[in-house]
Amino acid sequence: LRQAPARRRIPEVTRERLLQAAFEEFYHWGFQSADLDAVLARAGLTKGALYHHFASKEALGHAVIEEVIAPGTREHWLVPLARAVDPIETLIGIIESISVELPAIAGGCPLNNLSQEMSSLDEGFRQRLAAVFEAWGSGIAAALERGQRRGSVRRDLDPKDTAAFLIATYEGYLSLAKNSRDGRILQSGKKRLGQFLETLRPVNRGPRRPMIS
Amino acid sequence: LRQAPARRRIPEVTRERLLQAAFEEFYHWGFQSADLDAVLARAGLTKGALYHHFASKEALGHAVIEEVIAPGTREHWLVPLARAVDPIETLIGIIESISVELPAIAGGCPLNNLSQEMSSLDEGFRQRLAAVFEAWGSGIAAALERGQRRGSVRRDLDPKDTAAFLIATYEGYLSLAKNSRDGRILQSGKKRLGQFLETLRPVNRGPRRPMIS
Amino acid sequence: LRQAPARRRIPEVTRERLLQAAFEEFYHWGFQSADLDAVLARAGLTKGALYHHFASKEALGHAVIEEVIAPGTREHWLVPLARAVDPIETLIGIIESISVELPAIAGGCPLNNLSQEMSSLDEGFRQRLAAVFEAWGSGIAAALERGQRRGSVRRDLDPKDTAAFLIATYEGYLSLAKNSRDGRILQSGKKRLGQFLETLRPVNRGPRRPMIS
Amino acid sequence: LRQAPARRRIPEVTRERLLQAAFEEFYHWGFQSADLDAVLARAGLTKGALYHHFASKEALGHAVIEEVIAPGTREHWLVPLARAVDPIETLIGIIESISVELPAIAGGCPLNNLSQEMSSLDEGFRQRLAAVFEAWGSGIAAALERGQRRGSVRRDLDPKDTAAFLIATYEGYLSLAKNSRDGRILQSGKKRLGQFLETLRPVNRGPRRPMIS
DNA sequence: ACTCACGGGACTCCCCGTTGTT
DNA sequence: AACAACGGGGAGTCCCGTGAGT
Repeated sequence: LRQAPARRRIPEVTRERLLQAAFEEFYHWGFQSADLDAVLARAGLTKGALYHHFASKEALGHAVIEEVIAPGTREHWLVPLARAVDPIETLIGIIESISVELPAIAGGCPLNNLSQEMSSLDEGFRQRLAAVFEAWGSGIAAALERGQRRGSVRRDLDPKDTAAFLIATYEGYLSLAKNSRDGRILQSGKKRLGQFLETLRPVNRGPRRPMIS
Repeated sequence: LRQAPARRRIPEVTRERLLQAAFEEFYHWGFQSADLDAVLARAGLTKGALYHHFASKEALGHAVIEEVIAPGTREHWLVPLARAVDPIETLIGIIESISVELPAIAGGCPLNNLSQEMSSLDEGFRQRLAAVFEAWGSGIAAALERGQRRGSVRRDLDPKDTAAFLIATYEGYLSLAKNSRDGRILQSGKKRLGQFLETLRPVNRGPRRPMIS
Repeated sequence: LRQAPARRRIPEVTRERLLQAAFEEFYHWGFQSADLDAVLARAGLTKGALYHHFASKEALGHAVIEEVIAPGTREHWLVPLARAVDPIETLIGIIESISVELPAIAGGCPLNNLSQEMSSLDEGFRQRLAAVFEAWGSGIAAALERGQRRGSVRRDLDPKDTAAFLIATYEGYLSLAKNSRDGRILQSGKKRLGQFLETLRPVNRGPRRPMIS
Repeated sequence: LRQAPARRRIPEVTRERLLQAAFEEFYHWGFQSADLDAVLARAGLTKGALYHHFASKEALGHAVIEEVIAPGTREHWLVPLARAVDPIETLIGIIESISVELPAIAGGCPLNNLSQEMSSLDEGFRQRLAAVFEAWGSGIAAALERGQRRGSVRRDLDPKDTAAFLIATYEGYLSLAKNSRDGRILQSGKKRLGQFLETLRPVNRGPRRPMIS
C-alpha cells in the first residue's frame, strides 16, 4: 500500500514551468493585468512554489525576460545569424518564416508587447528589455559586418543603423498586423523587408541600387 | 469682454476634462492599470460626474480613442495632408517635427500603446483603433494619389502599400526609441524615413532612384 | 414657431405615476434593492420630480403602502365585503378569483413581500403595513359579525380569530406557490379555504359541522 | 487532555463561522442588503478567507441555504418526524414548541424570508429553497402516511395536501406575527393548528369530526 | 520544496441625494 | 414643477503576498 512515487520534486523543472506559464499569461494579458493565480493554475502549482522561486511578481517578470524572451530571440535570430555564411540570405529566410496566420499575428511580438507596456513604468523591466533589443541589434550588425568583410554585404552601409531599421520596420509591421487582424498587411511588410534586404547586397552582385545608404 | 466665472455645470467642458484626464492616465499607465480615481483627481471631479458621462471604464476608453486619439491623428497628419500641394514635402515636414527629447519619446505613440495592450483583449477597442489606423493610412494614400495625378509623386508606387510602410516604420522606430530612451535612434529613423520619402519623387525631378516600387 | 403645448404639468398625475412606477419596482426587486433611477425611467421622469414630491426613498416607500397597497386591499377585499349580503359567499368569490397563472403567483403578495422585508428594519414601514393588515382583518371580521347578526354566519366563532386564520392561510399558500412556481399548490389552497369557509355557515343551513370554533 | 490552542487555520471551522455569520446577517437584513463586511466582522475574518471559501456573495447565499437552513429544518421537523410513533403527537409538539416571544417572532422564518426575497430574482436561490420546502413537505407527508398505515392517522386524507396546508398556515401565521409584533396572533395560530391536527386522528379514536377531508 | 488557508488593500461600479437652472 | 449635472459614500470583487505546516 505504498504511495506512488508521484512527481519527484525537481526544482529546475518547477521553475521552468513557472516561467513558461508566466510567459504565456503575460503574453496574453500583459504583465500588470496578468493573474498570478492563472499562472499557477496553468503551471499546476501553487503560491508557495512561486514565491519560493521568485521574490515577487516583478521578479518573475524580470526572469521571464531573461530566461524566456531573450533565449527566444537568440534562437530565432542570433544563432542562425552567427552561423550564417551569407547574412542577407539568412535574414531573408527568417523574415520569410514569419507566420501570417491569425493566431500568430493576433498576439504580436512578446518582446515588443512587454516593452510597450512596462518600459516607461519600471526601470528594471526597461533595462532588461533594452538589453534584449541591444543584443538583437548587435547580432544583426555583427553579421552584416562579417558579410561586409567577406564581400557578401555592401560596404557603404552602417551595420548598426541598418539593423535598427530592420528591427523597427519589422516590429512596426507586426504591430499594424496585430491590430488589423489582417495577414495581408504583414505579407506586404515581409515583401518590403525582403526587397530592402536585397538592396544590401554588393552592387556588382545584383542589378539593384541601394535605397538608403 | 470679461469671461463669465463659468466653471459650474457645463457638461461639454466636464466631459472634455474627463476625456483629457483619462487620456493622460491611460497613456501613462496603460488602460487596464490606470486608476479611475487618479483620472478624477486629475480632472478635479468625482465619481458621479464620470458615471454620468460614461457607463464604464471601458466606455471611457472607447470615447478616449474616438474623441482624443483620433482627432489628434487628424490634426497632426490628415489635415496637413489634405491641404498639401506636395504630399511628400508635407510628410517630410511632419516627420521632421517629431520631438526627440526624452519626455516625448519615453511615452511612445498613444495610438500604438493602446493598440498593443488592448487590441487582442477587447474587440470594441480593436475596432476603434483599427478605424484610426485605417483613416491614417487612407489619408496618406489619398495624398500620395493626388500627388501622382499632379506629377509630384512617382506613378510606379502603390499608395496604400507605401502608406502602410511609412506608418509601420514610424511606429517601429518610436517603439525602439521608447524602450531605449535614446533620442539618437529616433533621429536615425527620421533620417531614414526622410530619405525614403525623397525616393518617392518622380525620377525626372531628382537624381535618385526609387528603392522599393 | 411656437413650442407645442407639450405635457401640461399636472402635479397629481406626476405623483401618481411616481407611486405606480415605484410600486412596480419595489414589487419586483424589494424596497431596498429597488433602483430609484429605474423607477424614474419607468415613470418617464427625473430625480427632480421625485424629490419634489417625496423627501426620500423611505418616504416614497411609505407613500406606496398608503396610496397604492392599502387602496388595493380595500378594493379587492373591503369594498366587496362591506357591500356583501352574505360575507361567506363573498369571501369564497374573492378566493376563487385568485389567478393561478405563473406571472401572477411568481410575484407573490405585495403586502406580504414588503412586510417580510421591511417590518423588522424600519418602524415606519412596519406600522403602515400593520395598519393595512389590521384594516384587512377588521374588514373581514366586521363582515362576519354582520353575518352573525343576520344569521348567515355561525354564531359560535370568533370573527377576529377567524379573519386572522383566513389571512394567514391565504398568505401562506401564496408564499409556497411563489417559491414552487407551481399553480397546483395554490389551487389546492383555494380549495381548502373554500371548504373552510363553508364550515362557517350556520349548522341548520348546511350539513357540515364546523371544524374549528 | 488539553485542547490544542487551535484557532489557527482549520478550514472547516472557518467555513462554518462564515456560514453562520452570513446566515445571521442575511436573516436580519435580507440577502441583497446584507453587508459582507458585517458578515466578516461578525465572523472575525477578512475578505481573503471569504473569497477563499466562496466564489461570490451569491455562492455564499446558496451555501447558507444548503448548509444552514436545510439542516435546521431537518433537525427541527424531519428528524423528530422520522422517529415518531405518532406523527400527530409529534407535530403538535413541534408547533407547541414555537416561541411567541418578541425576539423570535420579529425575525420570522429564515426559509420563508429568503424565499420571499430571492425566489423571483435568482433561479439558483429558488431551486435550493424549493428543495428545502419539498423535503419539509415530503417529511410531513411520509410521517402521516406511516401513521395511516399504523392506524394513528385518518385514512381519508391526502398526506401531501395536508402537509402543504400545515406549512402554509404555519408560515402565514409567522408572517402575520412578524409584522404585528404581537405574540397573541401567533398564540392563536398555534391553537388553530393544534385543533386542526387533532381532527386528523381516526374518528373512533376521538369524538371530533374532521374539518377538511 | 511545496501546499493550503488566509490577510488585506485597492478598484470598479452602483446608487441615493443635492444643486443650479429653466 | 421638473430637469440635468454632479457629489460622494460604500459594496462586491479581485488579487498580491504571507506563514504555518508537511
